Amino acid sequence: MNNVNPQIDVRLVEYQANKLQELINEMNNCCQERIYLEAKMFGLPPSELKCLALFDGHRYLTAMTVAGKLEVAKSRATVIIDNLVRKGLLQRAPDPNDARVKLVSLTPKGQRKVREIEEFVFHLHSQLLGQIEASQRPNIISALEVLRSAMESIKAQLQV
Amino acid sequence: MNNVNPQIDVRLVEYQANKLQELINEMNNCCQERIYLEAKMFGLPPSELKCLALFDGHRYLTAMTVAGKLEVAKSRATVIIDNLVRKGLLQRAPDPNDARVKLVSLTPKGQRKVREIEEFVFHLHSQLLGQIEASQRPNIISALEVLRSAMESIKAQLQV
DNA sequence: ACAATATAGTTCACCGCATGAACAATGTCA
DNA sequence: TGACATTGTTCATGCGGTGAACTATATTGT
Repeated sequence: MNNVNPQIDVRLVEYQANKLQELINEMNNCCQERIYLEAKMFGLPPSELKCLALFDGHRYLTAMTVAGKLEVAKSRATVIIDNLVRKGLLQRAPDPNDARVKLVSLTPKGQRKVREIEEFVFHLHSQLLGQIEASQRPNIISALEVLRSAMESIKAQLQV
Repeated sequence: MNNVNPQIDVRLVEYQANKLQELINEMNNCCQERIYLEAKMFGLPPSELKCLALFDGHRYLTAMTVAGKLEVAKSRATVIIDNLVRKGLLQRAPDPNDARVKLVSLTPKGQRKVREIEEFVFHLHSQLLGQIEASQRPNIISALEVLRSAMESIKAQLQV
């Protein structure tokens, strides 16, 4: 009669699973909203913003690399790059080592834009931190790290 | 000379903001992947899955309500409902109180599908919890709650 | 009571995002 | 050297989504 009541355990896990789902969904919704806010602020659709961000730390990228990192078809990468070239943010140059390849890079205007976007995003996350007690921040971050790891584990299992 | 070094503070916030951004992005990516996995598993696009979920706890919904909750145009709601009606998961009936209105509800097949989807999602989140030490779970959940609240605050400020 | 206005749902034309196939130019391999 | 692979582009197509126009119906104001 000294057994811990397993019914309470099941109920607790049930509550926690539902709570977790709710919280993850809500945070995901916030992220989606942020993405659209950025698109509006910078006058660029999400795909183009995402593309620009790829050049951070890279002098050149190829269309193939862009397609791979954005997880889109080659032809889609062409369209996105075309649009950004038209807007003066990216430029194309031939690759001296392989005549099939085009090297894509940020224009000076594109570099300024990327910096602007990064500063906005950084500022946003700083503000987010500002809403949290300084003493709590390490805990929040490590909690997210645990959750991120847990997600990666489940993801790996689901792909068997 | 006993001042706390403010440079360390700035560096810390910078590190934490960047870390936070990275973690949130990664979790968001995981969520997007989960959405596509579900679409594949249940053979329904995300919009239709999301529409089905709206009926949880509701005997009827109108197309207007569906459009509002999904945050899409009326015409888009019509298309989504049409597709689900065609698949035998939703049905339409006239509203006895207002001849303009169609009452949309789950078919028995739709109910089973919704239950199936909910069970899968619940199972997924339970597994996620299973990757976390039981003693840590309340902490993870409250950390997410703090973060969720912080996000809502920033969101409210950005909409002024 | 009736005309003006609002509402619900549908239809339709259109746009943006994304795919895959086909292609030409170029590179690699047998 | 020919067969095969790769890169980037073009093009046709499909899906998700919008807004306008429309019909039927409800509501409001005179």
